[in-house]
Formats: sequence, structure tokens, C-alpha cells
Amino acid sequence: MASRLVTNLAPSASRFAALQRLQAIAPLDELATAALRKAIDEAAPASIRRELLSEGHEITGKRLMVSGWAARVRLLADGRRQLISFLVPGDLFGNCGHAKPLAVSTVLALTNVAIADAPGGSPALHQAYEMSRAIEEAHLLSQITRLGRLSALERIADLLLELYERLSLAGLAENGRFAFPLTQETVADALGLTSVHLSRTLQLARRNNEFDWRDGQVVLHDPEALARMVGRIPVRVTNR
Amino acid sequence: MASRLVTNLAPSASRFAALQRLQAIAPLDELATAALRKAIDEAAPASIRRELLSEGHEITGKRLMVSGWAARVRLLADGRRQLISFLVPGDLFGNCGHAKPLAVSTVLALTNVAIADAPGGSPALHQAYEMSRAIEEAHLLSQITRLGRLSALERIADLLLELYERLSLAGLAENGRFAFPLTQETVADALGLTSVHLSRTLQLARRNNEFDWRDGQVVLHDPEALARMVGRIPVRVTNR
DNA sequence: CGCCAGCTTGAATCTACTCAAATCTTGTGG
DNA sequence: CCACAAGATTTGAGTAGATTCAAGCTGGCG
Repeated sequence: MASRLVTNLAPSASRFAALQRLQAIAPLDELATAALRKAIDEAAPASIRRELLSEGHEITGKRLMVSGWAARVRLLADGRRQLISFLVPGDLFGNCGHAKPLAVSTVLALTNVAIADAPGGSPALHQAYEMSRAIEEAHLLSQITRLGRLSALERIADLLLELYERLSLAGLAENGRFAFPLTQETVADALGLTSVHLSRTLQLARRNNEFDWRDGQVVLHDPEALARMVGRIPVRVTNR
Repeated sequence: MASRLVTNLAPSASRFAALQRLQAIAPLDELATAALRKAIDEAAPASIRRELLSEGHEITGKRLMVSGWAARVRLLADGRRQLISFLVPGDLFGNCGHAKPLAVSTVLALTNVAIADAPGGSPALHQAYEMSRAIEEAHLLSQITRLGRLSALERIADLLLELYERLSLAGLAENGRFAFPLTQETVADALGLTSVHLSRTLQLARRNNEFDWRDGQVVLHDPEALARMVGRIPVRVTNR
């Protein structure tokens, strides 16, 4: 397999992916950039399957994804689970605006990750965090639409397009390709499908030459055409 | 039909439902209360099917639902639509934290409504709006879980329980009953079902004596038991 | 080498959808 | 106040998309 042909992004480009994403969504001054660099340098590792935040527990502060993949999860009493959204480098969690906030979802590390405390104090950072919140809300709406009104094939395509868009902001995707080191089981739990049906549908997409995800690597053969096919519109939350 | 036995709430109780909801979710001082009363008095009517906010357009300010029902909607290119969430008295829309915000969903009046400009300026109001935002986010996560992991019957039950919970805050529901003047078609678009299947499933719920929604009136025969049945946990976003 | 997790395949089943027609409601104009 | 039209809900029959359960396959790792 050509599995070593993973998207070839230098470790240095990857190291400040989180910074790159925040710079892409809001203007950051020297001070803000320096604070973020410092926070990212001091990021703490956490292992796969670790709960980074627990539903119903108090939120202690804003956290910034520096590397790896995580997800917001809701567990049902009978063992079913729903992944609410994926978190990638540059995304925040515990990014809340009111006093004494409780987590409304668990945050789970899907791979080994690095997490920073999101620095505060600067108006530019505050703006960036607010922008991140607005973008996150837009993604929640997209997730609702995916689950409510799209077919299995459309759901997968739409999700991969969203992730492509988001990872591009952080410099973690290009030419329709990105690393996607999750299991089908996990993605099925995000898309409201069974892993069996997800597997079958992925094969269909391969046969149709629409996209190919395997060996932890996604290839979108023609992102624009795929976006038209599922009627996807890129997320925009501001004019500036 | 006993359709004139609608939940018997005096017009005066209903008139400041929005105020009651905001008081229930955050402490409001005299000033904040007075500002809200004034805004509610000056609320503007809008007719059913009117777009109160249009996706992609700039948001001009926070709005407060004073009476009636509205919904956040996403339209798909091929005519399918997904209702993201319902808006009831006391709910806000255009409640955003960043500069130059664009609406990420359309807001549609599902009945005739009254809308107020949400007054600003007071820290207490600011807090209340932030709390409202957090609660709204929790409801979005619930909607995702409903669509992704619940069966048709569970989806309906869970939605009705959520609405019961929310309307109770505004004094618009009690004893498992509330007015619900929407069409099955509309609710089907919120639940990711067809109206035909929704209709059949409602009949099933009636036969099972679980709940009954007809003639614009919902009756939950035993809200607690129903909540246990679908594994629903009431929304909480703070300890205080 | 053999285990284990993840992925794939097959067959049977089920839930929800589609299309179409019938029935019930509601609002309106005569 | 009735008749009618338009909208909303219900019913039926056939179908499609997704699930379930079980077995087989593959690749990485101890």
C-alpha cells in the first residue's frame, strides 16, 4: 500500500497548526501570537481514550487543541453514543461565556493529543475565541442537517468536506488530501450510521471515484465537484 | 373534541412569558427587568411564514421572542429542509458575540409572532444572554443526539419533553400539557422524518398511552416516566 | 506465530420512505 | 350558515436504505 504517502507536512508546519488556524479566523497582534506560542510550547499530552472534559462537571477554563483528534460525545444510558463534533488542532473546548459553566458534553481524545491552556487577557484573543465559537456553532448546525436530511453517502461526503475545509485553515490539508486517523466505528458514531453500513458506503464512494478514505488517509478526488454534488456551502460567519 | 381545553394560562401570564424565562435562567435586577418590560411592550408583530433573519445576511442585533413559535432553518438546494431548533417566548436569536456576524441559519416564523429588540447595557442582561446562549448550545447537542441515535418514537418523545421543559420556564406549560400549534409537516422537518411516518408514530404513542399531540395541544401523560423511557436528562448548564 | 482490533461480506430483517388516495379540518366567500 | 377549497392528517401498499447478527479476512504487534 502507498500508506507512507501520507500528506507530507513538515513537523514544523504541524507544530503551530493551532496558531495558524487562529490567525486564519481573526487578526492577532504580536502579543496574542506570543501568548499562543508560549501556551502551545507548554501544551500537555493526553492519551487516546482519555476524557479531556466530562459531561456535567464544571469547566475550569478554555483549552486549545494543539495536535491530534478529539470529539465531543454524548453517551446514552443503553450504551449507544453520539459524537457531536470532531476537534482538530486550533479548535477550542470549554470555550464558554457565562459564570460557573457545566460541560454539556464529554470531550474524548480519539488519538494521542496535545492540549494547551488557552491564554486570555488580550482583546484580540477574546475576539478570536468568539469567532471560534461562532464557527463551532455553524458546524453544529451542519451536523444537524447532515443527520436529519442527508443519505449515508451524502453524510460522509459532507463531513469529509467540512474536515478538509477546517484542516486547510490549520495547514493540515491540501490537494484534497488529509490524514484521518480514526476508525470507521468512530466515524459511524458521528454520522448516525452503523460501522457496517459506513463500510459498505465507503466502498461505493470508491467505485464511484468520489473519494477514498483508507489507511488513515482521505483523498477527495475533486473537492469542488463533490461539494456541488452534496450541495455543500462553505462555512462563513463574518464578512471581514 | 375537547380542543377548547387548551392549557389555561391567563393572557397576563403569557404576556411576560419571555421575561419569566429570562428571570428563571439568570438573576435580573430592577433595571434589567424594567428594560425588558419596556422592550416587550414595544415588541413588533410578524406574520406566519415571515423570515425574521436570513442565512448569510448580516445580523443587526439581538432579538427576543415575545410570543408565538419560530424556528431556525437550513434549506437544501433540492428543496429538502431541516429545522435546526424551535424558538419559543424568552428565546433569543441573533445573539452573537463577535464583530460583523453573519446569520448561519434562517429564522422563520412558524406562527404569528411578536419580536422585541433585546435591550443591552446592563451586566445582568449580558449575563442572561450568555446563559441563554449556553442553554441553546446544549439544545443543539440534544438535537444532534436525537437525530443521530434515537428511533422515531424516541425522537418525538424527547423533543416534546425538551419543549415541555423549556416552556415550563416561561410559564407556558404545566401538568404535562402545553399548546403546540405546529403542523406535523413542520415537526417532521425538525426530526428528520417524513410527515407520513411521524403521523403513524404519533398514533403508536397514543395507543401506548405515552403521549398525545393533536389539535395543537400536547399531553404527556407521565413526563417523568417518559423521560426515563427515552433516557432523557434535563438540560443544566450551570450550578447556581 | 498467533492474537486482536478493525474492516469486509453475506443474508435476513426492519424501520422508515414513497406515492397515491381517502378523510378530516379550517377558513372563506356567497 | 352552508358550500367549497385548501391545507392537514390518515391510510394502504410497495420499496429502499439501513440494521442486525454472524462469519471471514487483514495487518500490526507482542
